[in-house]
Amino acid sequence: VNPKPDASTASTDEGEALLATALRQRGGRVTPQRLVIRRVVGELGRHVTAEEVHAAVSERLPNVSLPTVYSTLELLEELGEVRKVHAGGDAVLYDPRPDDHHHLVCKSCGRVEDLDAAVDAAPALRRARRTGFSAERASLVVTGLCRDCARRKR
Amino acid sequence: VNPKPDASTASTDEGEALLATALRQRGGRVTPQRLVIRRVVGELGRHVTAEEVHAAVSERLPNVSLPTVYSTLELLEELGEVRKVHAGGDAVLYDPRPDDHHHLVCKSCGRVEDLDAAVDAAPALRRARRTGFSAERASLVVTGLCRDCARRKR
DNA sequence: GTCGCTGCAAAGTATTTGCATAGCC
DNA sequence: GGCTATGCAAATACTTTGCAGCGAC
Repeated sequence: VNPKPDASTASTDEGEALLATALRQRGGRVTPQRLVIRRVVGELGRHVTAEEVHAAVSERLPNVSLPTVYSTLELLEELGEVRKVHAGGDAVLYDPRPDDHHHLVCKSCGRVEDLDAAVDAAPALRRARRTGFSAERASLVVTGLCRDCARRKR
Repeated sequence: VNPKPDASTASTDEGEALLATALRQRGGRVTPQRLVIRRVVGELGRHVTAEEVHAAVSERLPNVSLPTVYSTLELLEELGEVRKVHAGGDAVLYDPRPDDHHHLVCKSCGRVEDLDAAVDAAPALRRARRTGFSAERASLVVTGLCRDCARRKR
């Protein structure tokens, strides 16, 4: 279990083939838009807005509409290739890392950063399951001030 | 540290006096709207939308506008009396429990429930601080299917 | 050849903003 | 009495929806 998969891995033809297979299994179509969107999200790195994805995709494949970007991102999330992250309240971001990891959210500027740290969520998950909740993932959200905002406030 | 404060405590005159003091310290005004909104949030119990707060407040104090509800909730969050919770993507909810606790979010119906479980976030917080992030709070978000949705999907 | 995905445009909705007024301090 | 918060209304912006045509299978 690699905590920090290489971005290049996530956007290779290999990953593309996996997506194609997954789509076909669902009875879905393998379209250029979907392939490009997936690849772009992986290459952009981290925490992109739908708008950013749209801009980046448009450079490679013109005439891709924003609604298509939204629906494809939603699809990728269902397939587990992307995670939706709800930031401080303003933006909804998409995170290309499908592995479980945590987030730092700045309550001042809304920035979201990754936090690689081990957190033992097992007791919480057990407890959740005992209440009848089918827990799948657990991620920690740490709120506070990012380095820049902390300096500015002082 | 009481993990589950009595709701009545949170909405007594005592709490009201604390809010009044905090407001005055900030150079703010103690208005009936603010007092009623705070009280209503405490009494409603859990995870209310701004709209719900507005409806409940309106029963006691007519002509309270939705913008006032929003700004007051924001204010209460800054004062630490309420916590903003970002649910599955659709709704923004306000949680009257200011103590640190965790949430179960159903990715199907968007319901949010409290999860009382101890999670050791200390390593994550240490790590965050080492990167220059001024961490204040950490809360775990567990995603999955709530009891009802899990049953329905089967 | 069929059926799903895309693109375009338009709608829907939650939240924010501006300004005059009322009311707390 | 000064200054802040409120109320009202309108605006903003993000996201979703409907429908016709194209294209994957």
